[in-house]
Amino acid sequence: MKYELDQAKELSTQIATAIRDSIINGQLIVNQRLPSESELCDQFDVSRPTVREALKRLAAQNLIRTQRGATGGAFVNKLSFEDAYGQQITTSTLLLSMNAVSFETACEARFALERACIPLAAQRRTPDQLAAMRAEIHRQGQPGLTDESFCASDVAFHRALVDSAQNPVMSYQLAGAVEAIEPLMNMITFTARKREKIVDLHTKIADALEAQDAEETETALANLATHTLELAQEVVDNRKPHAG
Amino acid sequence: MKYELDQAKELSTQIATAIRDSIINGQLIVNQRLPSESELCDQFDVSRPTVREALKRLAAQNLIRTQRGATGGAFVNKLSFEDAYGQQITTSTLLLSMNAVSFETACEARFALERACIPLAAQRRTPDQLAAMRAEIHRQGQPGLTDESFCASDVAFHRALVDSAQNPVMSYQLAGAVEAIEPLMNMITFTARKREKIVDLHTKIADALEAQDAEETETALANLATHTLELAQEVVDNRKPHAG
DNA sequence: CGAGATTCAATTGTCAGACAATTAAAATCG
DNA sequence: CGATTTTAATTGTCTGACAATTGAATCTCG
Repeated sequence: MKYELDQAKELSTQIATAIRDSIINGQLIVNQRLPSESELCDQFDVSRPTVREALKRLAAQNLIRTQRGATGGAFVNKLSFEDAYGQQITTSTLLLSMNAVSFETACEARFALERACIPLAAQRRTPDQLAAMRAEIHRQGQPGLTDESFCASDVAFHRALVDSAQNPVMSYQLAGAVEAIEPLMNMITFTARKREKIVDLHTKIADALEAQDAEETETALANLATHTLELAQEVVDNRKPHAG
Repeated sequence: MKYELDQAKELSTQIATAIRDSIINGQLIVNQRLPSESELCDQFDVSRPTVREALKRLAAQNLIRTQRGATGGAFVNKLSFEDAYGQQITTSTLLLSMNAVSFETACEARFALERACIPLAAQRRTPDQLAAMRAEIHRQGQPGLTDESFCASDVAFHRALVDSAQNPVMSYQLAGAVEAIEPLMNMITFTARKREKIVDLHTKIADALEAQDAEETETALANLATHTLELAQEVVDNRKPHAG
């Protein structure tokens, strides 16, 4: 294989880009072994640390995996849905926190996208997913649950809802939207009354989904969205009580 | 700052994880300068190449940027929406190609998620975005356009549609869904008649959006989804003509 | 005193060579 | 033939060095 490098950037960046392009355009296929580090040094005419920095960049994106030993080396990694979920969640979380995205904006996106799953979910939801949702609902009703655990359970509930559509691509795309909002939700204090209300709305969603009633499910989800925004509004109001 | 490292993995991985955690949990804030490589060597008790490999991992995820010179160093990067778009698209594209996701699955996810934008888009679409959509529609009607350019224009049209919702988080989440399908769409041959049909459907979407008629927009989008799946089915049928 | 030119120091980028750790295959021995 | 040992290939890490870059300090001269 022959490589043409760009210019004006760091060598390790150029090398990483060249290899990444080879993976994307199919010159390097899944599980294929890359040349050894020494061979890459010769091909690109750079030193081993430079090659290694390039490989680490690719490893950070789960594009390659490395293995030591006689038959070791760097191999093109098959990007699993699970890996992709993780990257998606990390990126989304950082994006929200670093850009000070408002709760309203994130919440609006999340519920809008989640609504997209409902027609498919109503058609395809399995007993397993319904059971998972019921379990989380039950958990959310337990007294003594910390706010953090309550939020985590909320995420799990919505994760099950999304997965009910039985479309892994959709689950992947929504992973970030569903999970990245958790840090923002954690700012809300969930009193017993508030939890009761949410559990009620969750139950309505699960019931409608079990009945395979898409329209009713969308309605219940919309109610939950409205309620969630109201809770967030309370937090904002309590933060600046001198607004009047 | 004190660091506690995990165990059993590569040092550069542990260091990258430790620094990433510091960024995520807010110990390191945007634009803050990390310790110099030498200082990191001392803190983690490793050599400079190891530290550098760790930093390259973080740079690959746009978590840090580096600058040479006297006041240079590594700085916590503010993850921009644009950077996040790019990562999202790359990951989605690789995920689809490496896992041999079917056109049906990807298409279903894309149109379902896109539908989620419609209510907001109908409310908020600006003249600029309508103009962008019209421009792409016009382009798609030009004779002599290659199939690739036609697909690229199709992506641009849908991008404008998504952006009409005026929610950057939603645009980010959908970037992957909209763009990653382009390679799959490129397998379709768009005859003049097929293009005509698509242009017609695009026009209906733009018209409905201009009229701020969410219901009509959803209908038009659903028709486009159906039509797109039919086109893909033709490709599949032509590939195995001996099926009967 | 001030402005421009120069020097300097800190930092990242790169290189060379070495050794340790790991691992599978090859060679050896009972 | 089977179990063990050796070996070779490869990645992981270290040391030390030098080049390139760049802002700041210093110096020079009007």
